[in-house]
Amino acid sequence: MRWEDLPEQQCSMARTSVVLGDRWTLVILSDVFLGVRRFEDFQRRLGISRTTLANRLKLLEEHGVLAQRQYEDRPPRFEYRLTEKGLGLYPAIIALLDWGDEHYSDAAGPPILRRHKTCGHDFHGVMHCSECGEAVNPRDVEARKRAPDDRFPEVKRGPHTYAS
Amino acid sequence: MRWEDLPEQQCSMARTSVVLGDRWTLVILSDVFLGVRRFEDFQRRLGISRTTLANRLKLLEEHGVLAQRQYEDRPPRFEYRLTEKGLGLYPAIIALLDWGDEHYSDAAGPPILRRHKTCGHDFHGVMHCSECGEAVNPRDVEARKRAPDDRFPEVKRGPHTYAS
DNA sequence: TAAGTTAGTCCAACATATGGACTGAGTCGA
DNA sequence: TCGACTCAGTCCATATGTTGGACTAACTTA
Repeated sequence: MRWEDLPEQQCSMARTSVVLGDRWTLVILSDVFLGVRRFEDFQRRLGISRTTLANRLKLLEEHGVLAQRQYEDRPPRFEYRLTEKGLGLYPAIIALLDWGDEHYSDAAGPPILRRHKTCGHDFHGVMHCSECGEAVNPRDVEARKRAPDDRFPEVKRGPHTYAS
Repeated sequence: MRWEDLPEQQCSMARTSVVLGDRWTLVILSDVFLGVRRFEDFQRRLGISRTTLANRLKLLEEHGVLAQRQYEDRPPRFEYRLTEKGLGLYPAIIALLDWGDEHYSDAAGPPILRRHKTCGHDFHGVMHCSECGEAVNPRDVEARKRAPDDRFPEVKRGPHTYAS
């Protein structure tokens, strides 16, 4: 299967990966959530090639994750801002940053700290169930297809557990 | 900057992207969380090229996200299982799947439903603060550098808000 | 004995990412 | 009004990554 055919798949992750699944997009987005909005700032901070940056920003705009907005008349200048759809990625960004903090920080700790203004503390994200409000453990989740179709051929395997 | 230099960056997302930031890895991982473990099953379900699949699985193993484990003696056969580090990606996977479900489902709804066995309901993830337990809104989060360094040049911008 | 299963590797063709130079509209200071 | 600077890109030849298809190799099953 070619990459271009992925969005036709039923799987939500396949569709999500079309937007986020490349080497730079997640890094760009985490910068956006830090408040970076301008082409030159992304380029300077990340060291990404200008061509690739332009392509990524265009893709994110086409997918409605970012929107361009004029911040200056003369000369006309535009910045990239998160849409509501883009804001919806915050839990994913937090989860990925927390994971990176946990597994790839040096001895001094994570390079960037996030403070929850509501309670005043530095925090990390904890994923909770929308229905009962409890923290979710992967072993307590059971996935099933909405309706039978032939997109997900059955898989041979034993009892379903997540890790050894 | 070349892709190979990213892990030397301080940013946790840069380091995370080295492992997850390509076209297939997130899709492979979401399959792993559905219980898929074998080379042939990944290949059949995803239609990914065998070369790329072998490369991705090797990378995930090198980074300690998956571990190979023998499930058959003769002929010797191995399957890929999540490590504890890999299990730690579950919140991110849930968040990305929920986002895909919300924005890319067809009229009939998301293709795969997840049930929280603890409470018995289909659910989506809600990101909560580890300190106060409240749900986290991106606008309530303030990021700051741990210590001053020159890796994150200052950025010109106005008051910090996340969206228009 | 022939066909099937599983987990790969190898290869040439194609697609994407790279840095560096360049464009173009405008500002700023002397 | 001149030269230097800012910002947001585009263009291009080279380098790297992805693709499908054929192939290997060890075993099992009919």
